[in-house]
Amino acid sequence: MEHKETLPPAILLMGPTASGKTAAALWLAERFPVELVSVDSAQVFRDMDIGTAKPDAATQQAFPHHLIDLISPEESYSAARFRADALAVMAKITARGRIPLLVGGTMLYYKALLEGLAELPQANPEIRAEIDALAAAHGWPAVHAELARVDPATAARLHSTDAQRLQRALEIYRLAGRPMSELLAAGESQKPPYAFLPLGLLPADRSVLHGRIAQRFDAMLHAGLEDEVSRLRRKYSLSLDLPSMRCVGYRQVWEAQDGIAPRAEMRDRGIYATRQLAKRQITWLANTLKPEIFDCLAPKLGDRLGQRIAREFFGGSFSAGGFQGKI
RNA sequence: GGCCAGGUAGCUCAGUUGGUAGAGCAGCGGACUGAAAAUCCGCGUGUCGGCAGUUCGAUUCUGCCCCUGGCCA
Repeated sequence: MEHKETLPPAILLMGPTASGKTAAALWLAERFPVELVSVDSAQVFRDMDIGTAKPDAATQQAFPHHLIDLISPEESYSAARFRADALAVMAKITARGRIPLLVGGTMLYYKALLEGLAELPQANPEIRAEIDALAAAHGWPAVHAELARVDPATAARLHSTDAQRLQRALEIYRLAGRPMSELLAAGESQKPPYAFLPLGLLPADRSVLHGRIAQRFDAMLHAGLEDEVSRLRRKYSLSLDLPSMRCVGYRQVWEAQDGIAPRAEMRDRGIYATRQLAKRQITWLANTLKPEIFDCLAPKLGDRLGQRIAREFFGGSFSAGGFQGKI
């Protein structure tokens, strides 16, 4: 068992969408020897810039972000791939004598990084198509019934309408020949060799966050989100059920463009979807990840975060907007 | 000013042949292992516009009033 002091530091900056994570991360990046690692399931897509609130080119130039623009919007990413990518890039950053500052709002990715994932088979398009066909013919409750035959434990904890999880559980059984419940039980928690400092950004008042979400979605619309979706659809072969086009904002613009939902409702729907995302992220923070929470609207937030980081990793020598000392 | 149609949950509406009401959306809470910005689950007390009248009982019937929209002047 290694001692905490022997482990290299890593900072985790978690928060719901529109809580000011990026601004805080940039502030810290100006003052600490850190490199930014994105923890964001949407910013991995190339050419999806406006709707994912990706840092602009100048910002990326000044402060390189890792794990952004990794794949085409036609492709899928995953929590498992994130964990592998993050650990690889964290090792490089650490080897350079710098500190990984992970920042983003994809809470499952943080969990996967911190606790590891069981050894499960990768997603398989053919098997998924088979299960989709079964569901189309007989309904998801029939898939649930089938799962109950081969993996009663997993079937018991899944609702018969939870299409995504039912599909995954049955996929695992068909690929591995063993039930998901068994494979999960076999995997033990694998904590990576870092001294993690999990920090959370939350507004004291939810309504403040809602205000910021509306403001930011309007800004995205003004910045040309609709054009961005049009360009994506021209350049790539996309559909509404791809992970990239299920992202908040992109989905609502697409639905308006194709008349699936009234254009007049597009803005509201985008804002609602963003709020609901924020709510899910907050639930993760409160119930699972439990970082040290900082009010994202508090005065001198940067100083507070800086002091906390300095106390943890630099012997408490952060003050007046700068830090002294070495790692 | 007259006629008609409405005024029911934050919004859009349904409904009650008289026994004080329910959907969608929003909101709130929760779950979460290779799609997670995903997927799914749970939560519905609101002077049924106001005041009277009829009635054992009115959101429902009647009258008057107020408000909104449309048509006619």
